[in-house]
Amino acid sequence: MSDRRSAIMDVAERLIRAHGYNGFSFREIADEIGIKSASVHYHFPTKADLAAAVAKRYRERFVDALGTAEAQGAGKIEAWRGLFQNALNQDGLMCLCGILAAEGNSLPAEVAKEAHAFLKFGVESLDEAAPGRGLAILSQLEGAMLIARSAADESVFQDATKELSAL
Amino acid sequence: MSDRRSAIMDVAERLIRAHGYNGFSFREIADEIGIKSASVHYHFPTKADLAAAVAKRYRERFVDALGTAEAQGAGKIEAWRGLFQNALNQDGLMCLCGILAAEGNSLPAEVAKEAHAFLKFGVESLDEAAPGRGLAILSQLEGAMLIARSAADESVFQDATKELSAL
DNA sequence: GTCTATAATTTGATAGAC
DNA sequence: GTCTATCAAATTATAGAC
Repeated sequence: MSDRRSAIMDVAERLIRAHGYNGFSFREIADEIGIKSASVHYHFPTKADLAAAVAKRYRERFVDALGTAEAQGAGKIEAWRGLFQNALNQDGLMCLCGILAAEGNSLPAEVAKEAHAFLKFGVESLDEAAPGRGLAILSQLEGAMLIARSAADESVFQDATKELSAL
Repeated sequence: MSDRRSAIMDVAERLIRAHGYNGFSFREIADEIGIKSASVHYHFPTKADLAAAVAKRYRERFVDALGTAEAQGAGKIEAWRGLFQNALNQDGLMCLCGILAAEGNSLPAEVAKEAHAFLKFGVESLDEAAPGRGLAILSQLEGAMLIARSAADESVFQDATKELSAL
């Protein structure tokens, strides 16, 4: 993948996680990189194409990051918690697929599909650590991100999920 | 409050809960009611005014609905859970302030403030039923709504929150 | 209170030159 | 691959008639 293409995805990912699918534009991305919006369309014909590609990459990267955290000795739940905590602390960003899921049926089908695939993976992943509780744990993690962003207080996510450390 | 004003708020609330703040327009509301968008501006000068008013009313109504459920014998946690479950089942709608919180810092300050006030109320309310666990429980409820919408399966919210019944 | 009309801006997207 | 130029549509919002 070209540098330019991945640079576009980087900016798109950050903007979606900050404002949602309906809260970013091709021009915003182009301006930030220093190109024209027509050039963004060369790499991604439509907005749905771009968002779906970003969501797919987000899931793949998340899988890798989980693997790294686990290889370093973290439990699965702590790995998930740590990745979300870092995103919030560093840039105040939601889980990409959490905010996409919240925007619900206003999304193009291909984007909704990728968001759903991530959440399905999340449930299965957390079920490995806590059989039958993956869905409940992912719910708590996603909801905690959402509330933490509203509070704009770094300790909120930690407080909201601290009981998960015991699992 | 006039009928027209509340009718506008009704449509706005449904649209925000379905698509988010950045996913609805004055024209959409006007078309649905059968008036012109300029008339919507008569009642609410700006989009931020409208969304903030809707969020304030949402919280007031939620307080009332909780009181009703509790008067009918429901525990506080079951009351919250039931209200969210009903919204999902009937119209596939998110918690208004959950989706607003997810959209984060792209919102006008007055709208973000109302969303935050609702979530703060939620934590305090749930803390009464489970001291020290209100934030964790609200997180789980909000996250479960978000995941349930992505799954488009009515049983997901129930599964994701079933353990809360025991509290 | 609602309308017509319109302004000013933004948006997603395309055609075609280079 | 990126640009200029442009389009058609949508958006928030206002002025002023009725």
